[in-house]
Amino acid sequence: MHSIKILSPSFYTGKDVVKIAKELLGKILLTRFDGVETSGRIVETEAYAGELDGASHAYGGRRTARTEVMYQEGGIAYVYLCYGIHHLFNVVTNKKDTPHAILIRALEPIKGIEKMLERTGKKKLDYSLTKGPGNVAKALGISTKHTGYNLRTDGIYIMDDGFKIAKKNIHLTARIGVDYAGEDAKLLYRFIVNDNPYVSAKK
DNA sequence: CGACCGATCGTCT
DNA sequence: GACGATCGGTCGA
Repeated sequence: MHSIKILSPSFYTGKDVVKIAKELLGKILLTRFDGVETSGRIVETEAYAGELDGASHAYGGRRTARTEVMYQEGGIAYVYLCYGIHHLFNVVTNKKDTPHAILIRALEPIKGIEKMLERTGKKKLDYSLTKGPGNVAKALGISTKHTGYNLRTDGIYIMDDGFKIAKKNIHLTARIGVDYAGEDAKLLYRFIVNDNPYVSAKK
């Protein structure tokens, strides 16, 4: 038996975003809104390394109303709307004024599957429920109104239940959908759990 | 205020 | 594997 612990603030601030993205594999993302809990184990992440990363919304120190939250101290949520439809949930990391973030791209569902089916309008559980970042946010009830939420106190939590993923089962790839980033699109900043059916795309 | 574009998804082949 | 839907964020005028 292992106790379940909410990740401490130091988890998000003391290391490079790429290392944290890898460490988030196997952790549990949980939301509790109106007393209803839904959760899943993280099986796919992507690191976005701020000002120096051509794929990041904060590339070149870009600072807008939308990206402002990324410049805060790590350990909070950055949620933005993509393609006008999909709410994408990111974990802000590093110190204040270092706008690093990690996109959570896929989960293996754990708790509240019925509620997730209701939110997504799906009839039955299949691998599409929490495959891909848009689906993850929808299933957990996360939307842009949750941007800035503290990941320890506000209803969205990332937790460690002691589950470990063997190093040999972690695979690195280039990030998805960032061709606009030029050379930076080739960076191996995406982490996936090998052969997990919830992972959003091959290679 | 108008135009362009996107860290995607679901459907169809 | 390919493609169209869809609409807020962003930026230029």
